Amino acid sequence: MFSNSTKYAIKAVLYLAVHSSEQHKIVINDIAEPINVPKAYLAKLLQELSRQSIISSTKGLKGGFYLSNKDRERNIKDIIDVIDGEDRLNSCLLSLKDCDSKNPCSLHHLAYSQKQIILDNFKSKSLNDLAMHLKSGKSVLPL
Amino acid sequence: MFSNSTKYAIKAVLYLAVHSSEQHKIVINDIAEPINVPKAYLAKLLQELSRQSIISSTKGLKGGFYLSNKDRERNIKDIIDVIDGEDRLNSCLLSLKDCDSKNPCSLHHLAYSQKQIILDNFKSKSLNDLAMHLKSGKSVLPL
DNA sequence: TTTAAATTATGACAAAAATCATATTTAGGA
DNA sequence: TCCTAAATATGATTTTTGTCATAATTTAAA
Repeated sequence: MFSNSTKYAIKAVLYLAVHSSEQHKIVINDIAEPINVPKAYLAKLLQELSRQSIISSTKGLKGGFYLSNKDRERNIKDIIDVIDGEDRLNSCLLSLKDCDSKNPCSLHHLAYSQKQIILDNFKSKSLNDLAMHLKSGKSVLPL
Repeated sequence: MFSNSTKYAIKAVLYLAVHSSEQHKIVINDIAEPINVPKAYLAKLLQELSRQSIISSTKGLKGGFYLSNKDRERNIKDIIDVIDGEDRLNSCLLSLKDCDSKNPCSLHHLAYSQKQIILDNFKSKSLNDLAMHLKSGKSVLPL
């Protein structure tokens, strides 16, 4: 479904959503280790997310990555779009150029409407919502 | 969602489901061209499907690939499992080792039940069903 | 039994995704 | 102002996926 890169990115951003703040920035090492992702590679991904203003960062002493209050209003789909690109989730299962309900491929009616629901769900919860859910113990973020 | 390999394989098998029979085997060239997939690569994929007895083939003069009546009772998930492996579809969205409804990751409740429905749909329709649907013009198999 | 037409097996090659390494830039604190 | 700790930029390397080429094997028909 997602590339490894996107999985890594989502885990890292959720980690930041729970543990970071403007006042408490987190260094790449301290993100990579708990979520079990190669540090140098994660650094690249977070740099890209930062450039696309999905997350925030500051260089230098006392610097690190964090989510601003604005960042916390983003959702999972924003992360996916930046790392995997919008096409990956939006395209037809068989990558047919013009597959739609008027002209459906053989798999269209087996998956389309469920896929739309999933997409809507990805858009409907903010990172803040997900962080609160995690903090309340209703979901987990381990290996 | 799927690898290119799986997309190619599904398109090819659907093509065989519509156009081939025990009496009418189809040569690799005549499958690859209409579905627009690199011929040599498709050959490898079909060989694998043949080895796993998802499709049938005979060598030599008058040979080619085809679906037996038995083959036609297979479903889309059988193809996916052979080419992409079962894990790709079954694993947690974030690839967490033990994510389930008791111990859900942050995305679990956003996608799990819809994903199950899609999986069930992939299993519930036989290749024959899909071929009939295609033949009736209710779905299409172009580029 | 020979020949031609097909799959099958094998491996080389290319492109993309993932990983690792390092030099540069930036910001805070002494 | 200078030093140190951090992100950033860049690119090299490795692994995986996708692609191409070809020799070996098998089968049907002449």
